[in-house]
Amino acid sequence: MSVREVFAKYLESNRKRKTPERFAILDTIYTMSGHFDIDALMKTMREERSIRVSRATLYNTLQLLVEARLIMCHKFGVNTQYEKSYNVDPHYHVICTECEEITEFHGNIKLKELVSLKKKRFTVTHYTLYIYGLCGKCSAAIKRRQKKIVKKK
Amino acid sequence: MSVREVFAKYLESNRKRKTPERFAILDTIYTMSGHFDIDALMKTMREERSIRVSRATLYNTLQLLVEARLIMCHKFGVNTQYEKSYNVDPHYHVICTECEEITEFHGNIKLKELVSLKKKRFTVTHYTLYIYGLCGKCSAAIKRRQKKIVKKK
DNA sequence: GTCAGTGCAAACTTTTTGCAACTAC
DNA sequence: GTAGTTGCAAAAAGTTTGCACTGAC
Repeated sequence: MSVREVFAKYLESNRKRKTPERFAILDTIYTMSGHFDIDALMKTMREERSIRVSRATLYNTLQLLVEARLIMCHKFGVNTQYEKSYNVDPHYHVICTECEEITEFHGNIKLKELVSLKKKRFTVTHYTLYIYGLCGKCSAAIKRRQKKIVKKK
Repeated sequence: MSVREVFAKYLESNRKRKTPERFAILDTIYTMSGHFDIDALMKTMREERSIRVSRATLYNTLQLLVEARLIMCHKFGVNTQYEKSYNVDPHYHVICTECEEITEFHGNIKLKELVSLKKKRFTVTHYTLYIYGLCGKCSAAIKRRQKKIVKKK
């Protein structure tokens, strides 16, 4: 089933309208790779597809897409980021706390079994795993900086 | 080593001042259990300890505490939440997407090994695992609601 | 034809910033 | 004494809301 079909089905079963804006947003998102925020999405729609939608509609539609489980919502740093999630390999996010660079790391850790075992009353739909630390570059930079401080002393 | 000592050490090695406000905030946080946001922290400080600090100072200090790895920062819903993290059992957060209830689920999944194996240039300091789904109550409520809709049709 | 959805702007919420006063060092 | 820190208020950033208009059903 295509994303459009999944979305159409979701909208129907929730008695919501199939507006051109909603499908334009969905289509645009599925041509984008990686994470994006509202501004990036707006820009892509305007520049690459010559479509203009209001911020309010974007927020509204993004929420629907999250509920339809077609996109994921992340709050890494300042502004909310989204990414497509239908037919996408499960992956984690590795985040450097120094430069804030986010890299994806593919692999499924079979959490469903783990959690359903211990918390039976809960139905797991999805999960996010954020791994924080220092990337190679920042780690090296910090070491250099600390050496300098020691010398200064 | 006590949290105060850890914080003092962090402040010293980063050439920051040990102000009474900073330690008052730290102390308050470590008497609180579970998650809290800025407002809850401010309220607790004022009501239970009769200490008043400005929002700006709170934001500033919370950032320091995150950097010192004494607290964790979460962005579950609307506003940012924090929780103490020093000498606290590793745990995940199980979040119901319907009622937004957050429950903790203890256990360590030994991610460090997993990640360091595949991404050698990255030094893992910590991670967060959010498991989303439906809690027992909401799951049952949704089932009841769907039955009604079918009948209506 | 009706009412959900859209666009726009204003409102609201949360966080950051600028600046004078203060105080840890 | 100096420079980092605080408090306050204003500003900024991100998101939500109200309302008139539009269009999907």
